[in-house]
Amino acid sequence: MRKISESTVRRLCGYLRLLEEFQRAGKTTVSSDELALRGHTTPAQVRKDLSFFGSFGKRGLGYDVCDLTERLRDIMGLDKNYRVALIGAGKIGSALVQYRGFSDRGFDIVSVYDNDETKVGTSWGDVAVRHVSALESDLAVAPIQIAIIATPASEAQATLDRLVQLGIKAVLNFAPTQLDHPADVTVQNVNMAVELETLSYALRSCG
Amino acid sequence: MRKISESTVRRLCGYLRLLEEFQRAGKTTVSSDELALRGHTTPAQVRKDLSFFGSFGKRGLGYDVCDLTERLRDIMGLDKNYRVALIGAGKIGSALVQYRGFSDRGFDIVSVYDNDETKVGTSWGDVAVRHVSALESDLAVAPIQIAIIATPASEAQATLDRLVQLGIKAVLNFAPTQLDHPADVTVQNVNMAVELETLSYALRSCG
DNA sequence: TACTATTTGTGAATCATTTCACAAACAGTC
DNA sequence: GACTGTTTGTGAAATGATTCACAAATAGTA
Ligand SMILES: NC(=O)c1ccc[n+]([C@@H]2O[C@H](COP(=O)([O-])OP(=O)(O)OC[C@H]3O[C@@H](n4cnc5c(N)ncnc54)[C@H](O)[C@@H]3O)[C@@H](O)[C@H]2O)c1
Ligand SMILES: NC(=O)c1ccc[n+]([C@@H]2O[C@H](COP(=O)([O-])OP(=O)(O)OC[C@H]3O[C@@H](n4cnc5c(N)ncnc54)[C@H](O)[C@@H]3O)[C@@H](O)[C@H]2O)c1
Repeated sequence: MRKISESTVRRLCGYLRLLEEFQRAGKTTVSSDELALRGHTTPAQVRKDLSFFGSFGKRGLGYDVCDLTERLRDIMGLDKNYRVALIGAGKIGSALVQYRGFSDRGFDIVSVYDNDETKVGTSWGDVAVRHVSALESDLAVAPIQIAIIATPASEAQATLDRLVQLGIKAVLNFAPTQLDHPADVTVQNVNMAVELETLSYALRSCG
Repeated sequence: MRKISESTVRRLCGYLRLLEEFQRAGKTTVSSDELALRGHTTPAQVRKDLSFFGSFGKRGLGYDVCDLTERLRDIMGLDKNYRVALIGAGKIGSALVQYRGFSDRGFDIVSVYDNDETKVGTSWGDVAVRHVSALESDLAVAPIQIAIIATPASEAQATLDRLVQLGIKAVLNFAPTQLDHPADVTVQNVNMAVELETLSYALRSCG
């Protein structure tokens, strides 16, 4: 299939969120116009984004909310649950494991790793922190699909290398550093410093 | 000045980070090739990005590390410090206030607000949590330039509206929802759910 | 000074994404 | 069933971003 741009994929997430909202509100159909308005984009963009995957609407009517929700979930691979491991039981890791929003969407943090002996064994929500040296043997028994790197930046590359070695293909990285990795591994960065600096750039003109 | 694309601005942040690394490593000059290699881009892209703002290099030699660092800081508006307010003293807010990475870069979280009476008055690092109703009067006395929204999604739009009313022009939003705002206000979203869903999409093919 | 080896800065060319515009499809109504 | 008012799906056009390719600039060397 044709390569889909990252911006399209990100917009699809947005449509899905809106559809869930519409569903909760009891709406049964929705038009590209409505999705565009609420999603900060244009009707043509909405239709083009969807058209890469098929034609899900009815001309003159719009899209069936439930049907399109299902289709999008399917397209995005959100019809299944993912087992996620968190590496780095620090401040940000703590917020992440306690957050219900991820498991609500099918991303279950099933294990937490750290290299600090004083943290190993302590209970974090449902799971006990394990020593990062157990990573290899643990994953052999109970595989995961996604890893979250929440270690200090200095440890991030080595951590990623280990994860790659273990065959992990999807990583969410919180360390503020650009990591090297093979092309078949997807690394998504959450870089809050960049977001703040983008704000700084935007404020230039405001005095 | 010509409109600079967001991707260019984000890459500039990356160059800046690399330059600081090079500086720590004692390097005095750097070429677009080196920046490209470490920054996961191309030499032509690096030069084009910089060329929007001027010509900072020396042909045959490359860029002076210190000079280019300074220029980029200036371009990005990072030569000054920013006063930042955090709205929502929850799990993610806790990680953010404790994080030194922001103040290191000139973003100082100078106040924390919540609407939960049991949290108001408790000490969070240097600052005491204040009731969100004090926002207006506080900012009249000690203005801030950037606000971080870390409230539940249901409260995010109303919170943003208040901030806009107060004249805030730059907001970092952690709530997983698309917020409406005037064109002269910049809102950067940190949406981890979208990043995870992008990973899910990438994993489609991997079985 | 002349020659070499680099590396920048930038128009032009290519590639990607967004927007436009309209025929085709459909529900509702008379 | 014909007519009306919508709204989709999609090529074509426009816009935007990246890559190419090369002249111009510079340091070093002899
Ligand atoms: N806290 C924030 O708000 C915030 C914001 C933006 C970015 N970040 C980034 O997120 C990362 C984590 O930040 P934090 O504030 O949670 O830091 P932290 O110091 O609180 O936590 C890091 C944890 O990683 C553990 N660790 C160190 N090396 C390890 C290794 N090799 N394997 C496994 N665990 C290891 C440490 O023991 C510690 O528990 C950092 O890269 C930081 O720059 C944090
Ligand atoms: N925790 C995470 O890892 C995480 C990850 C991704 C996104 N988020 C998002 O970040 C936001 C905060 O998440 P959290 O986990 O910290 O939640 P939380 O419930 O721990 O914290 C939210 C805080 O906001 C306060 N609050 C509620 N209404 C308020 C208002 N009107 N004004 C000021 N404060 C108000 C609450 O009292 C609470 O202290 C949410 O929108 C969440 O979806 C969190």
